[in-house]
Parts: sequence; C-alpha cells; structure tokens
Amino acid sequence: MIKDEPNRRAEIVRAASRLFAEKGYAATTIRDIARAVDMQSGSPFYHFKTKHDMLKAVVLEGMTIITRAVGAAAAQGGTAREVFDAMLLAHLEQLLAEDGRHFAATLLHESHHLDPAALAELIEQKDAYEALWQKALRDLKRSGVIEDDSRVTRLLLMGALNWTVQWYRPNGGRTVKQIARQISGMLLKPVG
Amino acid sequence: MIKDEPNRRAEIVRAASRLFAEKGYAATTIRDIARAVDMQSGSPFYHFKTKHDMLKAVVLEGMTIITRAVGAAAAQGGTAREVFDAMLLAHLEQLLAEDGRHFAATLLHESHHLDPAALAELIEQKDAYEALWQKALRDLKRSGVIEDDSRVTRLLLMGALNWTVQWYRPNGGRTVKQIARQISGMLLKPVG
DNA sequence: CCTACCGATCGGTAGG
DNA sequence: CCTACCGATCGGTAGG
Repeated sequence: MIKDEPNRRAEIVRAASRLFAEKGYAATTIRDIARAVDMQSGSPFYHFKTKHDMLKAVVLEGMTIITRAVGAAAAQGGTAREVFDAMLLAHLEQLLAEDGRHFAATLLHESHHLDPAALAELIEQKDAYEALWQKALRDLKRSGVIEDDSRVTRLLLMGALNWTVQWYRPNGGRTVKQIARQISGMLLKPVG
Repeated sequence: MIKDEPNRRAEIVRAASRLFAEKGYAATTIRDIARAVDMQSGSPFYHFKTKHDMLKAVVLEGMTIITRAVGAAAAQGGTAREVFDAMLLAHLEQLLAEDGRHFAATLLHESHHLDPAALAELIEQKDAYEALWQKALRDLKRSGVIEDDSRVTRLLLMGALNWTVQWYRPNGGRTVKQIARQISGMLLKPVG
C-alpha cells in the first residue's frame, strides 16, 4: 500500500508522540521512531529537519487539539455551570483518549526540551487556553457558584485535571464523565 | 578542604537531583554531575555503580523525605481538620522548598526510568504514603467535613498539590501557607 | 578519586 | 525514501 506524504508525516508525529510520552524525548531515538513507522533510520529526516522539530510538532499539535476541543465546549453556551462542566469533560476527554493522551503527556512532561523560540510559541497558545478557563471561573463566581476565581484556583484545578494522566486507566473503576462530575461536585456549590 | 566520603556521596545525590529535575534523567550526563561536584568524569562511579543507581537514590530519598514530613504532621494529633491542614502544609513545604523541590520533581517526572526492581521499591513506599492521606480523608468524612473520601478524591487532591511544582515560584504572589489554606478552604466545608 | 581509554550508540548527512 | 556512513558523545572500566 502506497501512502502519500502528508499521511506519512502525520504517522511520524503520532508515533513520536507515543514514544516521547512513554520513554521521554531524550531517551527516544530517531531509530525508535523510524522503526515504529516502518522506515529506515535516516528516513524521518526527509519529513523533519531535526529531532527537535518533531517534538515541536507534537507539542504544538497537542496544544491545538485541546484548545480546539475546550474552546468549542466554551462556545456552546448555557449557564456558567453548564459551560464549565462541558469544558471539564472536553479537557479530560482529550487528555485521556487513546489518541490524545500521548500528545498530552508529551506536552505536559517534555516541553522543557523545546528551544526558546518554540517555547515562546507554546506559551502564546497556552495563554489563550488559560484565558478560556479564567473566563469560565469568572462567570462561575458571578453566578455565585464558587467563592474564589483567582489564578491560584485555576492552577489548582488544572493540577487536579492534568494529574489524571498519571493514574487514569480506561477500564478502570470510573468513566471520564464520572470523574468530570466528581470534580464539578467538589468545586461548585450544590445545585438549587 | 577535605571532605569525607559520606558527604561526597550526598553531594552527588543532591547535584543529581537538581540536574535530573532540570534536564531530565536521560539528558543528564555523568559528566554534568561530575562537573557539578568538581570531580573528573569517571569519579562518580567510585560512589555509584551506575547512573541508574543515582536515579534510584534520588527517587527513594525524595519519597522518604516527604513521607517522613507528612507522617510527622499526621502523628501530631488534633481534629481531623487540623491534621489535614498540617499534612497539606508539610507536603507543600517539601515539594516547594529550595532543597526538596528537585527531589520531588525527579520523583514525579523521572521515576519511569527506574528498572522493575527499583520501581517495586518505590511503589511500596508510595503505597504507605497514600495510606496516610486515605486515612486523613476517612477521618474528615467521619467528622462531616467532606462528602466523599474515595480514592478518586485523593488522586484529584494529589494532582492539585503536585502540580504546584510546575507553577509555584518563591517570591511569587503567595506563600506556601496561603496556598495550603486555599486548598483546605476549597475542599472542606466552612468552619462552625 | 584521577588518567586514559573503549565500545556502543546517536543525530544527522551525502548521494542516489 | 534507502544506503552507507561520519563525528561526537556517552556510560562505564582498568590500572594506578
């Protein structure tokens, strides 16, 4: 079966995301990645100039995927509580999905290997993402559903969410939806 | 100044913890570590048989330090709320202290480079540590201060706590004590 | 703990 | 995208 170039590039990015997530960027070799997509060891360089460029692609794509998903949830409308719940679910679904989890893990744990220029790009995207959450918290406070909508609250929430990557296993005790609901229940005042 | 051996070994462990935390285990070279403690490149092997043994030392010592600190806080007695607050503070202080933060970051991000035997040792220590928290949550529920003391609650809490490593900066807006108090306020029902 | 060194591996490239 | 390869670096060791 003959694959066209864009698909091959995407295959490399996906394989790299899995390997970077599992072994770490530094411990992953080009040969590992090549083997994972059935290429010879020099061939990935036909698609990427350097190993670092592969990391950059994985990290920025991961950030884009999650921003798009949570942004869509935020744009759907509804009460502050409904919007927040939809964002929680969207974030967790991207983080824990079969596909998304490797992008997320690389994003969360390997970004410090980026060079300053790439890091600046990432931070720009990250700022936009965080603004989505800060606005959601502001609306929750206006609605009287939370007491504190500060930056620290947002960071503690992000911690609880992002840490799920470390322990969540599909086919474990709870579904993603149940976890989202539990967080919502812990943070927000009871309905009614 | 002549240093005796135990001190030199401890110096290596401390330097390794900082480098592992900053650059990652795989990207840190023995030469980096040797330079950090003013040795020649082959000399660290006089104190450790392999690079992996250095990681093992950092990770297990990090786990020991935090278990000791939080265990002491748990043993101090008081109401369920007082004990919990003391444990929160102890955990965060170890995680964010000048010394402890590098051990913590290595523990949290580089443990997957351990071999199965060392990983088993770590998990054993980790289980004991988690039991401390699970008991604290059980006591909080008995006291009617929280609704849910399940494993997922504990994991979400650990996420909020451990994520602080990513964003907390000394001389930033808040003290460690303030952050601990905020978490306590978010999670527990108001006093009185 | 230093000196001197080795074998293996790695990112990357030239030429096709 | 493969073949064949290079220079650099790395973990680790022997001998003192």
